[in-house]
Amino acid sequence: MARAATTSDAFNAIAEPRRRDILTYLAIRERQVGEIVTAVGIDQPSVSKHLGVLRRVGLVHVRRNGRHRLYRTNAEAIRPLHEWTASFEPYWQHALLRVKQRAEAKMKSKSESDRNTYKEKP
Amino acid sequence: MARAATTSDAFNAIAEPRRRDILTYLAIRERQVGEIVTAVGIDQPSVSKHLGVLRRVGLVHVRRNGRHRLYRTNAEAIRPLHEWTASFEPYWQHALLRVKQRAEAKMKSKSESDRNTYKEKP
DNA sequence: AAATTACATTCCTATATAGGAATATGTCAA
DNA sequence: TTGACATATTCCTATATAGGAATGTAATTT
Repeated sequence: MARAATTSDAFNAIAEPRRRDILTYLAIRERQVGEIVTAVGIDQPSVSKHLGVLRRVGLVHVRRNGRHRLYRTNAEAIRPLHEWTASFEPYWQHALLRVKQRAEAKMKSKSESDRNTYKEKP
Repeated sequence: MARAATTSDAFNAIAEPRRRDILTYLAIRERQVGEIVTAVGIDQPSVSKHLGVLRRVGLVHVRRNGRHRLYRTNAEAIRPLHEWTASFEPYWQHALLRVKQRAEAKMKSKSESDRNTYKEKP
């Protein structure tokens, strides 16, 4: 079987770097396609196609205004991705915690006299 | 041009749902391939191939132990994804705020009887 | 050494791109 | 109406899968 469609879900849609650029650009406020073209630096048909993918998975909203179309990032649709990645947060060590653990490991193997000593780099 | 390789970066690697399942399973502690096969419910060659992709982008670590290979999620490699999604956090409404806004909207149009109702999935 | 166990890799195929080029559609302006 | 402008869509092609089947490889046991 081939890879899943980019329109199957947000995870597939954001795999493409240009689409991430577009989402970042459209997060602050809505923009018309021409602005996206100059901002992201790819040609108009490509931008329209990427916008189509993003729209189909709900990552952007569109609004018509005359002959322009105003796109805006739907930040809510990024929340599930954020929550998935956040589920791994307990497993990565913050720099401070790592230092502490290293210090504690050292305490076990040596004396306890300097229990409160923090060594930045051994 | 075709789509970027799944091994090009973590964003592409996690586009595949089974790989996300594997990452979640391997986050808590290291497991041998056989355990992953039974846990995730796909056949062994597929699991090995997914593990290969995850390893190439650094999302898992491997360790050999006899005839077993012990895989473990490298949570650090998920941090960049987390940070990218977090950059959109200012643009979505926090749950508490949403509840408050919904409650206020409801107060205007209806009664206050169900103000504390919370819907987990909209 | 042979058999077994645990994984990885190769081969094959249907499918879904993503970009470029060309064209179509829709809207405003003169 | 005609033309200009803004955006979407279609057509074409090279490429990268992901799954299934079969096979290869390394370590352990008998």
